[in-house]
Amino acid sequence: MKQNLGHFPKESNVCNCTNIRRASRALTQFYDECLSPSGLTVTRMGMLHQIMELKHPGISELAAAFRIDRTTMNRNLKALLADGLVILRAGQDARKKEVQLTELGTAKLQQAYGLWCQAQQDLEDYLGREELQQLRGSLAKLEALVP
Amino acid sequence: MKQNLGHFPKESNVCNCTNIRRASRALTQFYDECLSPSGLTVTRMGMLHQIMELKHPGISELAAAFRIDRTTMNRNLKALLADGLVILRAGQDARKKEVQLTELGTAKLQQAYGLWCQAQQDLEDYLGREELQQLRGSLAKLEALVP
DNA sequence: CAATATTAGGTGTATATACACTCATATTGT
DNA sequence: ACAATATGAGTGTATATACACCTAATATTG
Repeated sequence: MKQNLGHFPKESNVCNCTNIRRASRALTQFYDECLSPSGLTVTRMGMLHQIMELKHPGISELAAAFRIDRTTMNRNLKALLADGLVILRAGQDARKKEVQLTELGTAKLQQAYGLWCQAQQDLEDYLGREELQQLRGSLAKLEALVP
Repeated sequence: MKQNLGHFPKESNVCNCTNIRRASRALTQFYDECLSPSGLTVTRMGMLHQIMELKHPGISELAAAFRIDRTTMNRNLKALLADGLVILRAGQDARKKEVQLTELGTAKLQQAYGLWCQAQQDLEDYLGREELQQLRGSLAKLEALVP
């Protein structure tokens, strides 16, 4: 029975999950490359941007915005803390730690923003406006697969 | 100048890279959940599948198939080795280590295959055949962004 | 108001990923 | 034939990610 596997698909690119993971790695590398003059990666810039938008989010609140685990956000924040891009302040609720941008974090975000805009534009030029919109719609549906 | 950031986009879901990363996490969780009765994750099943297809690939060859770094594949293989799903054999070229499925690895792959088929079908039902094909096309283009 | 449940956060451990560097073994050019 | 270069693999370090388990503070409720 060991070699009775002839019904497995022959091509390697059939798994939708493998494909999106591969594309995700590629796009991450593309964006990181575009942002590299700022010293930020796309995950770090994304975190800084969310912190700015949400004003003084708690760690869990910030994690929810990215749909990542709370403990992942906790650890990702440590690098931003170490680099002086954010600070943590105790909220009125003594359990909560509010995340805030420092001046340096704000400056870095601003610096990265222009590069990010170009990356977004480059991607739109590459895929075409139509196809990019379609892709974004499909990605949103995939996100909804998890509660 | 510190607060001169009013031109930043207000919504959080504008970054295409953040979006694909989020979707990739979600789909990975979906597939892993589907495959969980087999004890394999989608990355592990993917590796086993590729090892089967490529016959006796070297580590770098296997990594190239996933477009991941060679050293990443090296480390991911260690878990499969530890679980007895694969073995490494020296090739004729003494530098090369050929990866082979064990009987246990083959059996696990076979067990996971049915669950994976169902996941693929569920996703197609969820997105629709048309949209899934479009998505796969776009993902392939994104992969091509890196050399 | 005391007991309990919920919420916010932190740590240990594990997987997935990449880069810089190293080592050993081919292959090749002169 | 031998030096220079290619190639295949391994390690150290770092980021990104999640789950199980823990602590502390607040909220709820009998």
